[in-house]
Amino acid sequence: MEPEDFDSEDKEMLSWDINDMKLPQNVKKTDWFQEWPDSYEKHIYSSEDRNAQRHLSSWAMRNTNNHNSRILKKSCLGVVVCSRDCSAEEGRKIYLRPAICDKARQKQQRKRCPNCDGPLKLIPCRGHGGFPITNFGKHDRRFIFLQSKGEHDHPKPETKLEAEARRTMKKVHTASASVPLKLKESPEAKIKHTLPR
DNA sequence: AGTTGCGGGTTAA
DNA sequence: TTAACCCGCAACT
Repeated sequence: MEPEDFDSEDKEMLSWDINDMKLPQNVKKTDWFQEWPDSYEKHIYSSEDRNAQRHLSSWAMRNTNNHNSRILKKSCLGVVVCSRDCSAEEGRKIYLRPAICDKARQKQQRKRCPNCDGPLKLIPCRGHGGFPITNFGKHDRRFIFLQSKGEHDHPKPETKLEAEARRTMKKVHTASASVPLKLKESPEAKIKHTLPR
């Protein structure tokens, strides 16, 4: 029940900051990838970890320029909800994943709730002194250091995979509802269009 | 069409 | 100086 009594190496594992000149090198055990880092967590991953390499997160995080090529910084985009606060089966709420790209996000906000067709609303993240949570990542020799600052003050959005699945789902739906594939124009018809008059 | 990383640039505290 | 954010580019999926 008493998890204190760290030795000096353990202390080093916990006291580093992403901005330190030298980060711990004598890491005994790397963390398993955490997809929902929150509340000022710090993690040390193996450089082999694919998810860590890509600085992935299940929060919708966008790259932000901190003018430091050694440290990658990202900030949270929050979550997209139904403005009518509708409920799906079993009272489940709609928590869509904000599109990462600015243009795609603007387009997204004009779309409708997939459940009740009401307008959507983007809830911004304000968990870091009123500003979005920021994540910092640094690849250093054999390790990848990840530090998150702030506590998310909003529900979790769909994961990347869930959002992806939703998109392709819609595609299949609209495709099957549209004109039977490839009955548009024969090559001959195309030539007729382009005949000289 | 959307994600991710990069880096120049702006703005406000 | 620091941190948030805008913008376009390019690679990749």
